[in-house]
Amino acid sequence: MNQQLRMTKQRAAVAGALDATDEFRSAQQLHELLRDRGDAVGLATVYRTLQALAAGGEVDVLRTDDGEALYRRCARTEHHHHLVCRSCGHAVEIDGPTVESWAVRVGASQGFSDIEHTIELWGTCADCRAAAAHSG
Amino acid sequence: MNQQLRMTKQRAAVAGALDATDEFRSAQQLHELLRDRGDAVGLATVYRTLQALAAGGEVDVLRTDDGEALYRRCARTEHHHHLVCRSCGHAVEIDGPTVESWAVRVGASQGFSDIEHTIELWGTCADCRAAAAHSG
DNA sequence: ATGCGTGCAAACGATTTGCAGCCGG
DNA sequence: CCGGCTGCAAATCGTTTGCACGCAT
Repeated sequence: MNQQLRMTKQRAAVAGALDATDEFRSAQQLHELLRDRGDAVGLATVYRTLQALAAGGEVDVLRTDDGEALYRRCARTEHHHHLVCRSCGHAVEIDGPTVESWAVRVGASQGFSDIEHTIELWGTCADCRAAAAHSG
Repeated sequence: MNQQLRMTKQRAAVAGALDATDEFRSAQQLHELLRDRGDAVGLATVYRTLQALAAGGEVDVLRTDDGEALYRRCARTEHHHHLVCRSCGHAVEIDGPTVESWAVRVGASQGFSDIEHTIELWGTCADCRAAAAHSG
């Protein structure tokens, strides 16, 4: 009752680009990626498609420190968090049952309800660390 | 060696507005607040001041889901997180030693280094819950 | 055929920046 | 007096939206 989306080649292209990597990418990056690849898609369409996918829980979204949105197709749909490489976007899905309960507990103890949490880990992945070592 | 900031009345106004509340506020909100209060300050100056304060660790910054930056003067300078009311911005400073170590551990186990984490809890504070109950 | 989907360009909202004048030290 | 600070408006930047046309169903 929701998947009334038409399968157009641009949607397929965006989905394909997302499926092809496990790294978080911005709408603009995906747009360029598709252009370079030959599957040019309008930037607006990329945004609209990502928006739809995100709404349907098909992709995960997170914000950079400077407010840019990054998207990634995740293996699982259930609640989880990410460990993201701040230089290449490479991400690993993680979950922390301990943290989950901690969040709820802390919230309740302060009289808050409807607790939700934003938990993302940022770091430098092994590959980028190695690359940095070589160049620097 | 860093506090080379001149004490102007606009800086005092912004700092004052921040000191007056324990709620996270956007630059625009602070700007309006000051205008209404009579201490009109240019929006650009508000941004510049907040930027300076944030850089100096004087205020904490966090981003809304839609990318807007919120500022708040916190009691402590050390690393900590927040439990923020999503409707009024009221915030409580929290820390979770367990979470801290968990973050580092998870990061390391995946080969990542320089681990940093973003952890914010969102909820509805008691006051807003009561207010909502009355109106709804 | 029908209307959802697309591209393009204009519109937007948050934040930044260039510049001429102001004022704190 | 002097250089940092301010205000204003123009400029950025990421993202959204209006509109006329195209294509999937």
